[in-house]
Amino acid sequence: MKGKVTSFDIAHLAGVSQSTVSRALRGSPLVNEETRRRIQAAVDELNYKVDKNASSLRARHTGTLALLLFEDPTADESHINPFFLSMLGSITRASAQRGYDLLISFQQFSRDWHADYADSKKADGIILLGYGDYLATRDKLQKLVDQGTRCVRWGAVLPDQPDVSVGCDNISGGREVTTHLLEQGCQRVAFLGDASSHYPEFFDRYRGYSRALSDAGMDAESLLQVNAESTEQSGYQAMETLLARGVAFDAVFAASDLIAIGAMRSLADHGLKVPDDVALAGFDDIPVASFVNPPLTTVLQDTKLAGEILVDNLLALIRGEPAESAMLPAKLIVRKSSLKPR
Amino acid sequence: MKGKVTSFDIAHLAGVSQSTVSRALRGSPLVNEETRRRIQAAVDELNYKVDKNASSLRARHTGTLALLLFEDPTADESHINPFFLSMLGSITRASAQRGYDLLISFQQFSRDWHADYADSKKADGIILLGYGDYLATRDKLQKLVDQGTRCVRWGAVLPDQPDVSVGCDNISGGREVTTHLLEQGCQRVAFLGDASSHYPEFFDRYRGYSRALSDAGMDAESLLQVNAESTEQSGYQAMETLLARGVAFDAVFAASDLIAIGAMRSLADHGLKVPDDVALAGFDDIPVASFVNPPLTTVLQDTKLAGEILVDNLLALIRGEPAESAMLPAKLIVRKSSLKPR
DNA sequence: CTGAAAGCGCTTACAG
DNA sequence: CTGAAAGCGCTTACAG
Repeated sequence: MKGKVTSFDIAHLAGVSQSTVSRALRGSPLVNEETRRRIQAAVDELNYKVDKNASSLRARHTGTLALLLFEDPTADESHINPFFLSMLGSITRASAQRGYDLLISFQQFSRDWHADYADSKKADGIILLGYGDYLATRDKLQKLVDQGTRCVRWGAVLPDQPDVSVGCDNISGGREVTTHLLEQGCQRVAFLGDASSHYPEFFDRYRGYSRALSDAGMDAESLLQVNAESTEQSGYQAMETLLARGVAFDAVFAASDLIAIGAMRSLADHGLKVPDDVALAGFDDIPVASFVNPPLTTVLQDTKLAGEILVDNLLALIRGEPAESAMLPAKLIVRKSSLKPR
Repeated sequence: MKGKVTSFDIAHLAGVSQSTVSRALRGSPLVNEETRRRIQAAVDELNYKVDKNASSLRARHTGTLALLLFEDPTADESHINPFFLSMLGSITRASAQRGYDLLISFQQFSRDWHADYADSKKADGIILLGYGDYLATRDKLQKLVDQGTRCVRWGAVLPDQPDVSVGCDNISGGREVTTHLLEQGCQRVAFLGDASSHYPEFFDRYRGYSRALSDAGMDAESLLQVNAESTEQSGYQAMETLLARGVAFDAVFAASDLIAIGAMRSLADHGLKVPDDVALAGFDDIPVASFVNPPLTTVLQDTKLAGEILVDNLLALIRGEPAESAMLPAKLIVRKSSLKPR
């Protein structure tokens, strides 16, 4: 047991000073090629690795980013929302490609999420991925930014937001699906999902929906809107509620695919056929969307691009450069669930 | 700009020494209650957080675990295998509940994965989640263990493995599905998936399959087995190959749900009905399994439990306690894809 | 129960 | 291009 190998051991073996070892390993140009080679040989021989704790402590940056998933405390523990899982994958890849490690955390388990990572110097910045109540987290967001923590958020781009965020164009997306539904000859389109500033993304999709309706000379009716959060169960419940109201409708735009899938089950339970009796569309294009029966019309959000922009924006902030909130295009994906038979 | 708040600032404010601040914050019993309160007040006032880099450097442990996903370089970049995504979720939760942070990484991006995390002191131990060639990584695994790195692996429990692993009972799982298929009256069951020691989990499922066949007095036929890795495309291809061979078969056991889903598409393309013409079963019970048409019979692996055992085993290793490889039960889930009409 | 002191393993001016 | 030295912010014997 020779103990831990340090840069001093390398220095000794290579016959140079420890400072030079450090320089060589950091890729400093101030090192002679021959010296660098000798150091590298010593590193290989002793299987040396730089201690990241020491280096972070001294250099004041960690080379890691933190990803915080905050969700409503009521959320089902067993599964992460598939859309966020997809974002997680893309963020992980984008960070890795840029040479950063990624720390992952769920807000539920941390009482003090707004500070835990950046303040404790485990990460250089944080990415917020939330599917909880925005209003409830806004204050913490403000505090974060005030403290000088570098952070970017996935979500609606809001006029009064304290931070930099990246989101998709929910309004256009909502408008496009709704218009598509209308073009299929639907007369009464319902909306399943929260439509309040607590859930800005859903609210924007609702705005797009309303806009499409007025484009067609119609008005959004409150009886045709039912609150729902992004889970299957909630979608099922919302559809049950809508059905119980006894109002007529021939199409449904669900604020997320999960809601749409839950709604689909409820419709089936009531003997209603999709799309014949009710045309249906969701939002997100999660993997199951194309597998449900009938395949679900939805709006695709480009998670790969989103992850890259999120990471690049955060990296810019970390470098002290300005970063701007960005709105990504939303793309309508038409499948069988919304295609009315002619 | 007062600069960074350190434990010295807290000490000053609370009128004690820095050592005492450190003790109080670490929860040492050697601190007077009144003193502890004063320190806490100072901490709150200055919004102080312990610098984890300094603390890890000194205390020689980091409070974080690393999760390494290693996959075949050929694997599709765009999506993480849904089964591993589910494991990822459960591991993240299990770590958080035990007070550890989780660092995530993909092997592809790191040339030196076997050392990067533990050796560079960013994590106290690592969890390996692989869907690549086992034989190709075995040496690195050996090296890891030889170096004294704490690590646990998800996968088949092998007689000669150098590490501690946690896996599900693939043999029983494979045997159960196959027996089920046979009980449905199927006479010729094909197997789609690699059946070699490169992919020990698939191989065990194949062993279970063979065993079920011999239980029924049949023999596994090499013409009825086609290699496939765990992707839809590969499953599609494998089924095309099987079909092209022109051998008769009335059931298929796919080594994973993804393979099964790909196979399903191929069957549909050839006008073959599931389950009427060909009964079909997969393995994993990924979320889409219940949504495909018809719903897929499969074998459920308890990812929640798996994540917890993986983390607990790693934590035991870190504490210097012994940890044993574990085999989790596999549970047959019968759905419509395997139910032959009577 | 508390304090003074050493030291974890690096990075980075500073001086040549 | 290289070395000696200071110091990042903690934890933890050691001595009271």
